[in-house]
Amino acid sequence: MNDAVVARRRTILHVDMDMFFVAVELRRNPDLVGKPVVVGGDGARGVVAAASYEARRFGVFSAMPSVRAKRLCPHAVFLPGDHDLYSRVSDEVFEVFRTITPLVEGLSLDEAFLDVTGALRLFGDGVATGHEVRRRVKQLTNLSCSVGVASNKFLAKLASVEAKPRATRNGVEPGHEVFEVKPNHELEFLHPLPVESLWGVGPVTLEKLSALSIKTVGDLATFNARVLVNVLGDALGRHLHELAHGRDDREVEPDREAKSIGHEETFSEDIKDLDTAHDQVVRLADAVAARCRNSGVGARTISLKVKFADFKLITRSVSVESPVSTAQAMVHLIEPLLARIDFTAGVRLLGVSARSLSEPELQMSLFDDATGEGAANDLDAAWSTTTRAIDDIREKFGDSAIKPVSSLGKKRQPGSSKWGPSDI
DNA sequence: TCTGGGGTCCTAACGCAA
DNA sequence: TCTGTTGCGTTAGGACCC
Repeated sequence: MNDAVVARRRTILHVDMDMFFVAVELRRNPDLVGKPVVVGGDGARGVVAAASYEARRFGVFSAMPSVRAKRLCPHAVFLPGDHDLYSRVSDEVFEVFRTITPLVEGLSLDEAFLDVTGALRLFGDGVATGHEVRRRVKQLTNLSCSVGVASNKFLAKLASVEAKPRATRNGVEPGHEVFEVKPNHELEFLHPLPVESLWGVGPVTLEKLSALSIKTVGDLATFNARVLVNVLGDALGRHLHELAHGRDDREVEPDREAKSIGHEETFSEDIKDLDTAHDQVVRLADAVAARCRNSGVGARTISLKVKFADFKLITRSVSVESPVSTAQAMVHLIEPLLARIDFTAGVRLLGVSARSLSEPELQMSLFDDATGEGAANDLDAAWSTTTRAIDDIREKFGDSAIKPVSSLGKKRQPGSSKWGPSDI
């Protein structure tokens, strides 16, 4: 018996909380129930993060500029958003998911995949399990969610869209609550859908597919795979072709670790000088570093993101050999990158992110983690301590710890050459 | 109309070293 | 010893997701 060829049929749920941010706000302020409520940035440059179904009836959707949302629905209640609260409630919800199965993979604060293949004997079939998830979430958190059921992640995700309530001009139409793409009926469900329903098809890819007269998932499935790879690139071309046939072998991964930690901010007025930018970078780096230390990781690569007044976006990054986890070290690494930026045309957004995360070799904080007091409150002091911190790193680990990698050279592992070990 | 903030993944160019 | 090939890491940018 060749067990490698026996494909295990899985039952995957995709659970999506209904208007999550808004629902959390309604839970703490029930007076708002039934009213148009919009959560998101309030300023001239803010956008909508979430809108209640009542607000959606007026054409308000997430990612829409708040200014426009206010024009469309002036009587809506606008709330600034409380990310810490949403994050805590999300933890509550995920705890409920884990009472169903340990195989829970979060996609964002408000949605997750659950591999319930092993839980079916307990709850019945996938649909029954989906209803049980909804019941427990409602009972334990007083929030509602929609559930997609299918044999793989991507179909489950599409199914949950079908399960969701919809906002129409006449009010909110309830959804299916739980919607299943039945085994052996995957292609019937999939092929009539517009191709932009597929994960990975955004505006740019849609444009390319349209040029090939590909409009539906069915069109994509019958299209020549090699041509698709030529047009879309290897990874995306193959991936979409597989999805169009309903194939998706990706496992539900419960313990995915973050690959990067970042903070960015759009300023209410464009920044036009290096000093101001530097102050903001210290503040952003302080936030990133605090989160890194809370997660017990350091970063080998620090990136600076700059969006100019004309929306042109650039990134600059630098890598070091020893992971860093302090604002001081991060700012020190960003400083030369910052010096390369031309601020005269105005900078709209700055971002700092930490990548190539691993256990830090050095835990050194000159700011108070407990209170969060740090660079933002005393930039001059922070800056002088930054320099001292770098000197400390140099003393403990040598110059190589803070040199850019490009000057370190790359070492190939012995024996990794195509021809085998180099000493043969 | 006027475009946030948090991420992931992919691609390509380039330099270095075996 | 020199040179071309190859693999890999870094850097930058782009597309996409919620």
